[in-house]
Amino acid sequence: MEKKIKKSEWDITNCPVRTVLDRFGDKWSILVLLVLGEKQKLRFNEINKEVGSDISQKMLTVTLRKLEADGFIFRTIYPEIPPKVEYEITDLGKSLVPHVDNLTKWAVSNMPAIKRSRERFKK
Amino acid sequence: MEKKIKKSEWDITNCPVRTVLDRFGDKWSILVLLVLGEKQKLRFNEINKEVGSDISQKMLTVTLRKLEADGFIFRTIYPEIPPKVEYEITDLGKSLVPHVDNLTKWAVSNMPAIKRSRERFKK
DNA sequence: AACAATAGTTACCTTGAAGTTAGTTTAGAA
DNA sequence: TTCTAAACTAACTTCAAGGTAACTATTGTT
Repeated sequence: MEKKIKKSEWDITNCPVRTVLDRFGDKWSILVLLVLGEKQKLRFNEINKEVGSDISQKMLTVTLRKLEADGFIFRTIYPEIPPKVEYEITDLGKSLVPHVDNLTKWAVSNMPAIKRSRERFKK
Repeated sequence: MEKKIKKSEWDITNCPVRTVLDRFGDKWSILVLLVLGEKQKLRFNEINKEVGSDISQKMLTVTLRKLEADGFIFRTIYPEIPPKVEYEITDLGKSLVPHVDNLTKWAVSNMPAIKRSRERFKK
């Protein structure tokens, strides 16, 4: 059953909405980005604490690597023992923060309405 | 306004960022919302076409139900045979669209930088 | 000798999101 | 009589995100 794609802009690989969500729709990326947006430099374990410490080491590593790959943060490795690594937000990362903040504000002021709607829907 | 974030406020059930992402971090919600934000009323199969038609019937149903439960869209069922159902965006849904648009604009203008960064990172 | 400290890595496992396929409903048309 | 329409629903399968726990490396400290 073939279906034709009417508008090429909706192609998944080109869709801008999708490209954002694919990066930030995961569980930890935005949280980590916001934490690094508030502080200047943070070490691995400091981020772990700031995020709320229910993130596993593994997922923090994975999340930081993805953010670094996309250019939102950068890593500075100090060749010491025990190891020391500092994470810092880039200008690109900073430019995204206000948008997330706006979305957060929207969420805060509209959550009551959403929750009411959900309750109504259950019945 | 306290800028410092205490650990207890990062509790997942209270975190506003998380409450947004839990709803829109999925594969189809935002796409469907934007489609309904552009057109006024659409039937099930019309949405299916607009989204790009690589969404399965099941996932479209699931997505529409979630959006309806949250109060972003509403359904009008016409008791006809064959069935006719119209979907329309609510004011709450409309109020979210500009934020998504802003994020989209950011994504469009920053994707080149992100892609360059990803290429560099691979090496 | 053993341990602590930091920033990981690796192997394994669980869970849930999403996809696939088939079936349901009812009236009218061929 | 069988087919077709639209908008689902149910049963089943697949796959990747995420979690857990153990392990790594190296040095200084007890």
